[in-house]
Amino acid sequence: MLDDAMDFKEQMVEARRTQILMGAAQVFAKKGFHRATTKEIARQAGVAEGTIYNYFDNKRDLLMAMVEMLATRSIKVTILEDPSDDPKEFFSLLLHDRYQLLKDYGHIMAPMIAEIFSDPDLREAIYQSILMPVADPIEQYIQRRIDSGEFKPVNPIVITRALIGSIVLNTAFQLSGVDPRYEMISVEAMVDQIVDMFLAVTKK
Amino acid sequence: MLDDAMDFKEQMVEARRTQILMGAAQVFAKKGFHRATTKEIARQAGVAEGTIYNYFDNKRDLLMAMVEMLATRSIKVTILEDPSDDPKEFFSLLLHDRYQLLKDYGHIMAPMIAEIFSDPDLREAIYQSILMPVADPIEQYIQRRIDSGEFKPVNPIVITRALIGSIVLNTAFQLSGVDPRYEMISVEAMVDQIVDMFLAVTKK
Amino acid sequence: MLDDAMDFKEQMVEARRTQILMGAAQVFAKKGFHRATTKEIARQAGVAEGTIYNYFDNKRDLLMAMVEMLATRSIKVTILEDPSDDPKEFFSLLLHDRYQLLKDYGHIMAPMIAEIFSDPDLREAIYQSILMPVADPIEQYIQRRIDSGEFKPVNPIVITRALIGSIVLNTAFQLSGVDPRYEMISVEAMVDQIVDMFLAVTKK
Amino acid sequence: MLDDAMDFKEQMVEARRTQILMGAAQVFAKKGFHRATTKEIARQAGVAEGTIYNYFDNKRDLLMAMVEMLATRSIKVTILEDPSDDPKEFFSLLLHDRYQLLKDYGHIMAPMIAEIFSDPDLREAIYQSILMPVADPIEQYIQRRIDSGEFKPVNPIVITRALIGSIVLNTAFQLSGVDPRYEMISVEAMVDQIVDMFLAVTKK
DNA sequence: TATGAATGAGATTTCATTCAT
DNA sequence: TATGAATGAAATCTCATTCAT
Repeated sequence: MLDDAMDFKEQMVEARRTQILMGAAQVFAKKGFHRATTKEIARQAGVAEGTIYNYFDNKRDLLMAMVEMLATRSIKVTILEDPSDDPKEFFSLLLHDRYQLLKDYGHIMAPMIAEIFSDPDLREAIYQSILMPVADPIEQYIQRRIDSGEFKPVNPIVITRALIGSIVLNTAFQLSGVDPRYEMISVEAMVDQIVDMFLAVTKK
Repeated sequence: MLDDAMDFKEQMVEARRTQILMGAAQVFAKKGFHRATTKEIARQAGVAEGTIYNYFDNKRDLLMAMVEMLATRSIKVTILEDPSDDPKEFFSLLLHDRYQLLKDYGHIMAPMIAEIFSDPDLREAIYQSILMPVADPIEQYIQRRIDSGEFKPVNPIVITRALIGSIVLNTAFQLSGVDPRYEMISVEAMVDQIVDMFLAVTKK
Repeated sequence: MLDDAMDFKEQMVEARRTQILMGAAQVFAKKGFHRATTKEIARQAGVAEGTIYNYFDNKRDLLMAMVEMLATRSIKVTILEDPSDDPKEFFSLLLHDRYQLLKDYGHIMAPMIAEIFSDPDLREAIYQSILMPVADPIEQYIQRRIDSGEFKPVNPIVITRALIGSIVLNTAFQLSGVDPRYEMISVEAMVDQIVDMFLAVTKK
Repeated sequence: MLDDAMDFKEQMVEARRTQILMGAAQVFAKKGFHRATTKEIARQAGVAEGTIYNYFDNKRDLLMAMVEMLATRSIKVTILEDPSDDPKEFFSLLLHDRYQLLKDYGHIMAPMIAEIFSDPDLREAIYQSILMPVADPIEQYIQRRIDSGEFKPVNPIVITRALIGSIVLNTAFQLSGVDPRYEMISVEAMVDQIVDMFLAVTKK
């Protein structure tokens, strides 16, 4: 078979995978993993139920594939690859980016997170593919500033998790609507407040 | 019927409810809500499957009842009712207490949290029964210090969620074993680090 | 044991049986046999669930006992024992009596009739205890008039079933409300119409 | 999709529906509605249990579908659409036809009738689909003859129900074997006897 | 004898997965 | 490769019956 044909075929396969994955994401977001049926996923994706199994081994495999997909999107954070020298700018860009990611893909991530608790393999995959790629560069950024004497000698591991936990929980409230007071808090103010906190503890 | 007999019967009912609830908690923790079967819950609780339904309307009701149970345990935080004047002591006691709660009941809370995403009623119940009773007093504590000029004019809502998000995510890593470096970090050090952060941003 | 005590005890037992039977009749009437639960029957009868089983072998036994109970009530038809010489009066009294019986006990009989189709023993019991005691005297009444030359030589068996079928179906419509036109038809008119029919075919 | 393919598919679906419906009819006839299990219905129909639910929403839906099926068969009574001018012929054909229907489908109708008492929707459906299509034309036939002076001014509603009740109860005895004397009564004689009765009351 | 909590068999229904077309 | 009907295991829940008190 010619390479061109091969490529074309591979692209078709990839396109179909994505098509199914998007359908699954929609349904998982609405129903959660367990209540989502393959029938509804197939309908949402515009394929037959059996077709799903030509591209994925089983229903759980859809979840694992979604982790990969999100990982790909998530890695594109140039903020981390070429971070600003100004810590305020760095943290601010970072938190805004994470807020945006959660806003755009939070509904996709939620059902994955839900399964974390009962699926060790998925837990590991999410940790490796999604959390570590973000946390590691932040830790290193903090460590470098500590080494250069610019930052106080904080624990980068703990502080990085605190940073992520802070933005995640605040964003969750911002988006869930469970606390009406969050309607009065702009994203800017929210991010600024968290950035200030991290600068206060880190900057000398 | 005599009051004594009444009380005795009520106690029996309560004991049996708790027995079933504990069985459910075990299985939910191991399998998650959906993969946990009533058959296994019954076996774990040491009762027949049908007996579950003499005490709970349905499987989901077990989850709701667990929220109530946790709420009761959670509310007993005297730290919040009569908080220390020393902010460092206050935050430190608070975070240790939350760490302990997550350590003791995290495996019970996890499957509840997982269902949050696809069950609005449960979400509201958890917010009202578990999160608000802790968050509100903290917010008020911070607000009072701001009013008295002791704290900087931070946003108590955002800061409180940041505090909770920080301890929750760090505790999750501490307990999950997903990141081996957490074995080197003592709980003391972890809590101190987060407390320092909050003092840095709040204290003048 | 003294006879008096014996009698008293027997009366108590009989009273309790009737109490339970009445509760069962209520619930059977509302839910049908299968959807009626022993729990609800017990509540309706004002006894505990277990008590039912001290007086009846099982749930189906309640239905059989109800047949007996209705048979007792049904037999008290003096119209049949000492029938009027005037056929018009005889048929008229008879049909009014049957209408009244169906009105009073139709809701109790309905669930029994429903089970007739799948329970041969019950079918036989109802035939022997309820239908035959009424049908036989009517057949004999007709046969006697035929023999005396007062009636035409009709088939008493067929005619008797026709008579019963006529009053039963008309009463069913009269009571069920499924056909609103029956609201305009008085019971008198209905009975008269059916009586006329039987006189027309029988009387010379 | 081509029309042919469409038609073929529709036919397959219809065939499978009928196949399941027939299985259900068999089991309902033998056990009654409630004692019939989906497992046995599936076995009788030669499909898997789950397949039933691809064609019917639930078990009760099978009963409703059977009403429809019977209604279709029942309506084909040309006797009613183009009735004979001779009342004797009309009633005779009609009763023979009803006898035949009960003989052929009585076992299917019985469990439906049993549920009538506890299922108002089913009651209404049976009335509308099965009873009214037969009763209405008969009433109109009688009314027309009354208007033309050929019949006496009887009540067509009551008389029609009497007619139906008469044939139904007699047929029930004829087919059930509960009364051995019915073995001596030919269907001809039975029908003739009932026809005579209706002619006696109606014809001038 | 009365109770009612406990039982567990059994019923209905769902749905991931297979496979013939 | 795509389809979707068929499958049947498995899950939740009900409820007649038992039995210790």
